[in-house]
Amino acid sequence: MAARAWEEDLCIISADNRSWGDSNTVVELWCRSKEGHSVVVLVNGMRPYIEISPKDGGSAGTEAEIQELLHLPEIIEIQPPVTKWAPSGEKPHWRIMVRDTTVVTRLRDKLRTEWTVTSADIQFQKRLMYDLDLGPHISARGRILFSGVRAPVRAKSMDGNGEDPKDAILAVGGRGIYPVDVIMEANIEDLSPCDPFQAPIVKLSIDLETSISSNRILCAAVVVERDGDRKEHTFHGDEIEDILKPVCKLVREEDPDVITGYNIDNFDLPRILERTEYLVKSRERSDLFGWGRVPIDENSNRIIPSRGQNRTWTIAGRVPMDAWWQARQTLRPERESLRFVTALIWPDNEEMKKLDVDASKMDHEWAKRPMEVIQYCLRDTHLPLDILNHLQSVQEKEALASVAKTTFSTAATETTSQWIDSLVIRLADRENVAVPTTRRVRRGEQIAGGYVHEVEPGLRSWIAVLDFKSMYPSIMIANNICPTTLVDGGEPDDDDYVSPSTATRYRSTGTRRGLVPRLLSDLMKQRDSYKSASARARSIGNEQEAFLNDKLQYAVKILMNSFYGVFASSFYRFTHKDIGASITEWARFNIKSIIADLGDDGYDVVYSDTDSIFVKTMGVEDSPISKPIGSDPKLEIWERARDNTISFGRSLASKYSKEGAELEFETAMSAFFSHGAKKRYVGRVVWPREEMLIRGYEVRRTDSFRLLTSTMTMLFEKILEGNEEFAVESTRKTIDDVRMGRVDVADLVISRSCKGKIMKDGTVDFSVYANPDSLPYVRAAKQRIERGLGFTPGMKVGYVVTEAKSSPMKVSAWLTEELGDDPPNYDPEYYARRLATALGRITEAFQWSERDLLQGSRQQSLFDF
DNA sequence: ACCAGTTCCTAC
DNA sequence: TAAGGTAGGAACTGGT
Repeated sequence: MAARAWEEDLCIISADNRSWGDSNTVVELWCRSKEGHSVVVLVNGMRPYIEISPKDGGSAGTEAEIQELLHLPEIIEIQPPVTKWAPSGEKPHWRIMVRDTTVVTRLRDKLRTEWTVTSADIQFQKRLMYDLDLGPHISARGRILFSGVRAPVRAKSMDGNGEDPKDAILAVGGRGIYPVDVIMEANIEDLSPCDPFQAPIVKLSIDLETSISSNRILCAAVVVERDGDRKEHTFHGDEIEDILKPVCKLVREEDPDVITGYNIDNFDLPRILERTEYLVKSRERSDLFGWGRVPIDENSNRIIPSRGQNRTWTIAGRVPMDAWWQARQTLRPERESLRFVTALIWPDNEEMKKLDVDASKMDHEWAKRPMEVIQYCLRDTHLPLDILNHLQSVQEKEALASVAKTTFSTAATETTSQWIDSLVIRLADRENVAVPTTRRVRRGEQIAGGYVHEVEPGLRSWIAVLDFKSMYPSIMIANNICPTTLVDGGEPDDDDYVSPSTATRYRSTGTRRGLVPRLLSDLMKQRDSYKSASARARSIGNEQEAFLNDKLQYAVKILMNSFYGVFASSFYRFTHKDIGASITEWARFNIKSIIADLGDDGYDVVYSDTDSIFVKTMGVEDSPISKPIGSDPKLEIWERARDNTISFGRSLASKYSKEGAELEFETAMSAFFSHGAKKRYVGRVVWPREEMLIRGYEVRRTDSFRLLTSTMTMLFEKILEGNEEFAVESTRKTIDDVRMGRVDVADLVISRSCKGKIMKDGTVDFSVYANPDSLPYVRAAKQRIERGLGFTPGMKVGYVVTEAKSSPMKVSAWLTEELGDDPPNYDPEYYARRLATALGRITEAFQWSERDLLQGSRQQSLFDF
């Protein structure tokens, strides 16, 4: 056969495995090459396996028992035992080579009765990446079996020696002609990791307009973004022939890696599936919704996207990235309509916000002016791409994939425990540590968390804020915390690390270096090196390199911070209940001892939460907290106070930092205010930059309303300037305005997330709630549904309180943005009271009570605190 | 007026 | 099934 070897750098978008022939399993890697074409690599050469070891009350692991197992039809071969560490001690582990992946689950359950079964629940495509130590970015060498439309010329020219490509593909376990540019075959030796790069990932965005009366798809728009260029497509007419079929053909031809849209997970994709199932018989469905990156003549259901119980859809070889979900996660908008999010990101762009079609009367609009509807649909197809680009979602997921060494798909759609698995399992394998299966235990007692210090109400001046650098990871490294070092019932050793109160023990680093501490300290070093690479690249003007390294360092940070949570969870494969509990125990011990020491030295610890301490600087009480302007001689006093606070902060940081518990000076504040509730404070930061820092208060909450947020922000600004009188006066005036009906209702919209389950018939079941109808946002959600607007479980629902006297209160869903409805009449007393309550908590510190704010008069003088 | 129970959202 | 954690504030309902 003619050599058609080819080598290229690829980014693995998604991976799967497939059993073929008598007892083979091929891994399919769907990739985007550095050069821009899409590639499927079919990898053979590995066999699925699980491992077994002797079990108390079960098999002892005799030669006879092992020989006996070879009679099982699922087992092809048993490798000689390897001694591996397990919680119950070092034991021989036999690797059982399995016929193919389809029999693993049954075999595992069969063997479990007599053996301890390990490494037995790892998807085969993940196993390939672990065993070959691959991340998403790989160099692949292989034989080209097929090259299609967008394939590079050199590959094309190497093609065509007369061999039928389809036969060649089937002969190595492939499904047929995949709808990609290049299909190649590789063996495991042909794959190797390469340096991270940014792949030219292709995105496709889709939006449908549908009939409210019949569920029919009226029109669709698709926009494909490749190398920053966009191609637009619109569809209308016969649902099958003019919309679904051509859209499906387009998806296969354009061959995107990422499928996006606004709320596609909950609207467009389910609707396409529903219409496809309604319109045609099952054998014809792949022509309508065969979006999977597998051959169209494929007999399996993988070609049709599906969604099990998951949030996201499975589209073979591609990655769904809903712009709604990305925006929600990163921006935390108060409301989640496309209109609202667009206005949030591009406040000045009127063109993007234009509401020219009434979506609640879609049938009417479609009948009257279909061309406008199509244009509206097309614009809403561009926006998700704009949003993803703005949020840099794709680049961040690719960076996360790179540091966690997973596929792009795992980084984008799977969960923290999968990312941690990817790092921990490959190290465990290298170190001969047995990998247990995911635990199926019920959650036990909750572990204790961080320590939160009481905060006195009032305004304090000149505060140094310190916090522990990567607190939980540092504690895990310093105390060698790992399931492999935990002394669970074993003999104590003088070198053990012992947790402060429950005396949980971990072996010393010298005795046994834990896997987790090693991974974490490697990640810390890796982050530092990405950070310096980013700075270096920026200094020589290489923005692209700087951007990539910045994304990578940020991904490392996310990954490091995920370790504690995963190891403290009840179900993770490597979890032991003492691990999470002892980490927080050390954390509480460290912070409390510093607070105690500071107290002994006469310092005033104003506040502390988990890993932070707020300490009052002594000797600068008389300095102004508001920065004097211009040539004011007091400016010098202010600057001296600031500098004193900075040097005080630095001295505390160095005094209390120790190995494995590094305390950093974070910020200097000229003023700190709290009304006396934990997790709620405001600071006037003067170093390293000047800004107001608000935590916890309604200002930060997405279920507040705009008027409360803006009034409270003003109140804080004035208080921190020392101008309480003005603050209270204008607060009082705002409350008065609300009472008199003088405010814009849009500023009174309250918005909360609402759960629910979409039923088969399309109705929404709210019975997750104990008493759904007593919840205002459930009633608002029902109003939305009534008006024909979409409802997505978990979405934020906006409403205005129209009458609070009755219980439960009466509310009106906020439909002005989406439908252009007239705003409802609000209940002035309710809003006046809510403002007074929230703002009164704050002004109370200055002797202005809630009642004073409502009544607009006050008994005492302002400056008697 | 106060309480318990439910729910959401935030700080770490 | 699929699955990072705890601490904490506040609003509201539906009772007494």
